[in-house]
Amino acid sequence: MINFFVKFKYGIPIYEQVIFSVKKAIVTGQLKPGDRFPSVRELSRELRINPNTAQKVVSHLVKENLLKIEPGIGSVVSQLSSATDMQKKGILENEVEKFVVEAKRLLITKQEVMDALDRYWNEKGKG
Amino acid sequence: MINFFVKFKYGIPIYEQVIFSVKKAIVTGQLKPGDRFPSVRELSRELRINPNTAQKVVSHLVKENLLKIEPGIGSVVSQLSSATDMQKKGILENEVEKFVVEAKRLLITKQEVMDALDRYWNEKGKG
DNA sequence: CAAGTGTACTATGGTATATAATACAGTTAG
DNA sequence: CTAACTGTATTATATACCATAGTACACTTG
Repeated sequence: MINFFVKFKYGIPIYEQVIFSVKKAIVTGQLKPGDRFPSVRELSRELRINPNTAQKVVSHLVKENLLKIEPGIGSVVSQLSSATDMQKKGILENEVEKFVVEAKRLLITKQEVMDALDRYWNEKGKG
Repeated sequence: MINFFVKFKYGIPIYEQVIFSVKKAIVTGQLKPGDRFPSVRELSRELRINPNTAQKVVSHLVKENLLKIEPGIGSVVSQLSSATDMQKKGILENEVEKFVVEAKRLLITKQEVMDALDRYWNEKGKG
């Protein structure tokens, strides 16, 4: 059984969309540390994607320390670990910059952004 | 003369990086509404990119209403226009979602994000 | 008319994405 | 031990995107 959902959009690589869905599932507590993650073949079958694409998803998630492989058995959801200062600096500068520029170009106010952020943070924050 | 700067990074399409730099220049007031925008050939020469890539930049910016073409003359920076409710909904849900998921997976706190957002908004907000 | 605009087109090379079909080593249930 | 399951690697094909090069055309300005 698959315990997360993906509604594929056109124009974004499938493997990226699946990766994001998994991250979202983990962040919201839908997938918990220690949970067994679907096998490559099961992922392929259930999401109707190529086994190689499913394998790409797993290898990326392992590289990002979100999954851990138990050889011969399968993969397991890892515990979330705090970002290093470097990583924090990265996301909090690069990502915020992109975000702010896009908002300002559409004349969206800081308050609107803060509200949206606050709302979304709590809404999906049960995990 | 080129009135904005691009430091190219590997792995991100050149035309995307240039587009973002232009947006940033507009948002920060470095490029003001009514300013003449460099011609395709000048952009190509100054940034050392292919004319076709420069043309791609211009056409994208025109499509996003950030530049306006005066046929036979050149292009001019447009006035920023407020987003429609649909556009706001788009950026404030999709973009915030991506952002929050990435932050939470690195166990970055809401306060850290809010602070970074607030800091960056004011820092680059002289325009 | 000459030189500058944006734009369109063909062509080539490199890379990324998604698919298909095998194959192999390790682990586990029966 | 065997069968069935794990992750992983390989080769191959088709498509799309990205960046480059070169040429051409209609338009406007000095």
